[in-house]
Amino acid sequence: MLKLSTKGQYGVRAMFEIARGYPEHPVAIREIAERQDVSVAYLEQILNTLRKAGLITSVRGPGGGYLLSRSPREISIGEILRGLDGPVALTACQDPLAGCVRADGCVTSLLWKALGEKIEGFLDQMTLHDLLAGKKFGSERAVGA
Amino acid sequence: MLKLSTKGQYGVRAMFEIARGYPEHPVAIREIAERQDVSVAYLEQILNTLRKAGLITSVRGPGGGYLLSRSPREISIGEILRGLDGPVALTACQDPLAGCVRADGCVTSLLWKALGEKIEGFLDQMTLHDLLAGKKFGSERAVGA
DNA sequence: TAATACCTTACTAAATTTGTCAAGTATTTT
DNA sequence: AAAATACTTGACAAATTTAGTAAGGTATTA
Repeated sequence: MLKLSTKGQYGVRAMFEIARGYPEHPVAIREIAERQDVSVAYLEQILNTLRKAGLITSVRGPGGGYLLSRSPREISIGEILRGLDGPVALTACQDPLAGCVRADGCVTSLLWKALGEKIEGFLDQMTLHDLLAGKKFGSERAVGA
Repeated sequence: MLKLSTKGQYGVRAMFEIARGYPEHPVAIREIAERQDVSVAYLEQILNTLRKAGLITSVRGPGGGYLLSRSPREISIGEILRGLDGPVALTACQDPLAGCVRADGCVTSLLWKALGEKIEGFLDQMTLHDLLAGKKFGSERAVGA
């Protein structure tokens, strides 16, 4: 239940590698591929998306690679995942695109909305800096509502 | 990102309808299907799973239907979803079944673990009673870590 | 000018989801 | 008894999504 796509997972790990070169040293795609054990072809697709989302910039030619657009403290995990997989949308009703068709289905609507916001809130507070610092993420049980 | 299966969604809504008949009145599958606009055939599959999970019991014959095994306060949304879609498993590494193969992939391991626990904590605290009562679920942003 | 490295689009195989279908079995009312 | 109601089970299949691969192109620098 509630699986995270490999694309999203690889994306975060790739950003972690790029963050290690911040602020000056471009990280080559091949280096990321080797360190994180992901194919170059798949990474190209992922990094291209992240570049279009404005999270990284690229440097071409020999010695080139990818650079973070902003400091690691200013890039959240939520941004990375949203850039690759779109916003958290637990149900069709919560999807920003489609509107909720069912009126009485809304017994659960508020529940899913609350959960979605909880998740996004968590992801938006976690940054690449936290990952680099090896932060111990609190795993205390959330106090619901 | 992070979609909830329709099976899980329908399951919660079906349980909501069954909860309305608690503790005495069995709710027929056809009634649930009409009220929640889900096919009888698909509901049969879902309710059968929930019955095997011990959340509901069935009464056969005319006037029969489904009954909650426990009171609405004692059945959490988390139990329902786990019964239908298995536990929250954001990544393969978090899956109780497979072990984590990658050692250095664990830069993100703790992050996903913390998020998964946050989600489960939320779902386990929400009960059918909360749904019946039309509880206003707190949608305050979570304070990370 | 050759090597390095990013850029883009198209395609496809595998897995998962979302159901349908058909043929039961059990229970109660008439 | 028998007919109606309603749950039970397992097989199957269409549709969608995921998870990649492949191939060719463009930009930059030593």
